[in-house]
Order: sequence, then structure tokens, then C-alpha cells
Amino acid sequence: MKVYGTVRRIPMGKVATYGQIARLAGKPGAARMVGWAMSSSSPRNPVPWHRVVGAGGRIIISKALTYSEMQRQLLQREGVQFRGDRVRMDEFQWKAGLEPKSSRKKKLSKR
DNA sequence: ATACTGACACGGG
DNA sequence: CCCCGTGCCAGTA
Repeated sequence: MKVYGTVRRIPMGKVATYGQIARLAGKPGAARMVGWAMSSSSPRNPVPWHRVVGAGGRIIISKALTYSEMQRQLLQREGVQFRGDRVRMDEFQWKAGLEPKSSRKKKLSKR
């Protein structure tokens, strides 16, 4: 699954959103797949799932509060700073060769 | 095969 | 700010 590969490419000290990863994986809009992929095989895969956050940098995982806190700890340990309950996307969002959300959807209209 | 669910995103109220 | 509906893909009953 490309999702795993994409997540593994997230550099340390950076984070990416589910939607962003879905796009990089070639499935724009399929943000749910990313979450599904993680929860499905995260514990048995060397995937830095903690670097994946919801839109706006907010930690999603609500089913297991333990994990949400753990994710935050791991991120902070890598140097990622938070602003309230969210990651400072303005500084720590992984741009992966893409541009900021300013002109993102243009790549979708490739033809 | 269909129906429901799920670590989501985005627009509208 | 919160809540609701819809689109998306894959897995499970």
C-alpha cells in the first residue's frame, strides 16, 4: 500500500495530514483509507503513524485516548511544537514537494 | 452480492 | 466553536 510508503517518507520533526497523504498516495479525498491503513497494521509496521494528524494539525484518534496522548509525546520528542491541541502546521507540516494549501487543488486538474 | 463501519476532509447551518 | 451530511476506499458481517 502506497500509504505506508508515503507515511514512512515523512521526515522526522514534521507531520502530514490524512488528506495530504491520501493525495501523495494517489487517492485524493480518500483520507479515510489512510486512517484505516494505520489502525489496521500500524502496530505491526514500522510506520511513524504519530506523524499523521487530522486537518489543521489536530490529533484525531478519539477511540483510545491513550494513543492520542502518546502521539503528542512522540511528536514533541521529535521537536514538533503544539499550539493548544494542534500541531503548528505553519511550521511543521511536511510539504513533500507540494505547495502550501494556497494553490493545492490545481494538481487535481491534471487533464 | 448488499449494508455498515471506520485513526478523515470539507462545506453549510 | 460545534453538529450534520456527503464523498472516498477497503474490510467485515
